[in-house]
Amino acid sequence: MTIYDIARCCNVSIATVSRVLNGSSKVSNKTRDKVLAMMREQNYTPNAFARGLGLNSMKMIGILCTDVSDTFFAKAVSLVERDLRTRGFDVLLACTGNELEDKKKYLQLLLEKRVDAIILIGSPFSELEDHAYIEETAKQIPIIIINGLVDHQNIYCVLCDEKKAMLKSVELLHKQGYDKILYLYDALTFGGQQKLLGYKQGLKKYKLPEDSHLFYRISKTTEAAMQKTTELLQSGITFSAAIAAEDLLAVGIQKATIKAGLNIPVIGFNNSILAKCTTPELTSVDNRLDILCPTAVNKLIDILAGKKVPQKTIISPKIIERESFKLVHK
Amino acid sequence: MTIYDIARCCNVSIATVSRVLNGSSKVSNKTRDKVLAMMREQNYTPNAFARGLGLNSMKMIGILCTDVSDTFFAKAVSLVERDLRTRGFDVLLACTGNELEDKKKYLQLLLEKRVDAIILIGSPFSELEDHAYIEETAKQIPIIIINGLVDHQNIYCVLCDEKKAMLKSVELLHKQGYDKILYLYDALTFGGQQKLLGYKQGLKKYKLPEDSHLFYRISKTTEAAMQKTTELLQSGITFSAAIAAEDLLAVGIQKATIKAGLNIPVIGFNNSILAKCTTPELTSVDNRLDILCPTAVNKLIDILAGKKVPQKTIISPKIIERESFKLVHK
DNA sequence: GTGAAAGCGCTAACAT
DNA sequence: ATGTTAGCGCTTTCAC
Repeated sequence: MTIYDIARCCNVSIATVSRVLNGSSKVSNKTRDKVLAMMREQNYTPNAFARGLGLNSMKMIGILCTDVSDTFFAKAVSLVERDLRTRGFDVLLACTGNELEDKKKYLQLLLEKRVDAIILIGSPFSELEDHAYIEETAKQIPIIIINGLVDHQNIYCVLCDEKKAMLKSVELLHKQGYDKILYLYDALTFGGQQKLLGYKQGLKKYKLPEDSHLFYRISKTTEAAMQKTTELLQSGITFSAAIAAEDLLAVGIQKATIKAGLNIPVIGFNNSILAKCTTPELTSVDNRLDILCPTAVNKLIDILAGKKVPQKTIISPKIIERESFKLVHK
Repeated sequence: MTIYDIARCCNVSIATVSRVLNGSSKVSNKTRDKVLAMMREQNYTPNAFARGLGLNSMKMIGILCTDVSDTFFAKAVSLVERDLRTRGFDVLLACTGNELEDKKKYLQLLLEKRVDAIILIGSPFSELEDHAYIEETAKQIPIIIINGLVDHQNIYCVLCDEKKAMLKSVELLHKQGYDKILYLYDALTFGGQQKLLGYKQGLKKYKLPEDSHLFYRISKTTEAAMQKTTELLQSGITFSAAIAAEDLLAVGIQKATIKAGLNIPVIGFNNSILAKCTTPELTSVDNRLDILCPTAVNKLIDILAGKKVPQKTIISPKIIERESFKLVHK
């Protein structure tokens, strides 16, 4: 069933059918109704490929993320997808994992599908070592990075000030009298570096010593965080509070300290559902996906409409205080 | 840059270029090398729309799920996406929410993009009230349902026996001497009904009374589960163990019982990351997404290859016992 | 092994 | 307001 069939059945030309399809005003109501009725009757669906071929767009946006099963990325994908859909775009999703070669390959695959733009989710896509492949892609279509930063023509970034978030976290703890703060993190992506920097700046600001026995890079699992925390406690290293670069890690720290009979405040990151599953519930930094995502989509729509938009937008984080923190101070 | 350009540069016809593109054997090595070199030199990328128009396929699979930010659905999408990609398919993702009208609309949207097939994730897509729209779609392209059941031509289901899972859960508790088992659930989708049925069958099998004060439908949040549990305890309703239709709910039950100073075993469902965030960690039913998803993709590939495959595949669940259960019996 | 040409279903410029 | 026609970039049949 094509516009030719519809046209023939209605005794009109394909141009008229096409006009009806595209809501052109240059069609008489009578004709329009006739065509519309026939389309419905014949259960006609326009061929998106043909349309895409002519317009050089299928109104699809590519989304790249390292792993949708991660709660943070999943939430971002969810928010972005919903928003894009209301704007009439479909979403082509590609999950890359952490290998650079795969990131390159999947970006290329999206490009081959002729998406209108690409949204990169998370700082794994702005590793300092190599984002040349992203810049290369940006020569062809606009790229939006959510929570990552690559300064380049046709690349637009919407991110949360994670450095500030960490500085604020240290501040929060310091003001309550905690001065030996454990910090566990998992990655040194752009965001990971910002967080670590924020932690260190926080220490410096409040004249707390930067003790290398108090910050560690571990793998991104609750188990690793538990193990590291337990190991530290057993080796006699003490701390009065803890911050983690991920809720997942914060959970592990808390589990370990509780098991050791301690009751210390733990601050997580991402304000994910995990933070509300522990007892006591975890205080956590909310990096405002609820704002980042719509902002990114808005920006994208403007870009595609040919408008000029700022290349970088920075959002302030928000610390959500929960039991893990409050209880201690009751 | 099109095959015309490449053809001209190489002094060959577009047919030859096309053959090279498609790996036809009817091209001399010399010509092939020349063309390949030119493609690389010109940084040529085939136009997927034109290709799709001719072949009536862009090698895209539509995935419909109610909500990717749900950990369970996210994991399913993640597994399916990765698997499809290795088979050379791209994934068009649509999240519908729970409204029937939206489910219909988004299914239609995927259809308009001319996907090769559609995978529905989760039992929200096999509600008994209305899956006519799915059957209608199946007239056009094959549909795979992961963890849902619609018995119809061109619809293929891969699911976990959740009824059995619940029966086994009751059994597990009963064998340890627990006979007043609270059951909280959130939805009466196909899966939700199976689980409830399994719970009741379990009770019956072990001659436990089916007490309407012990099973409730609540909304799908940890808070709701906490609140309901607390409310029950306060109103004097007692139970010696609990099962939830979702880890999210199990977490809430456990938080409430711990707060009330109780130590009762709680069994969750989905074996999600949440089950490992609580202290003690939750025993949970694993409904084998790790098996369901690859099975679904395999089946899909076979269907698209014109092979005959069984319409229904059922996988056995697995109960993962953790502290919440073991501790009590130490 | 290679080329010519028809066709895939649509949009849009141009003509009426 | 409606029709004619030329692309869009590829695949594929049929000749050679």
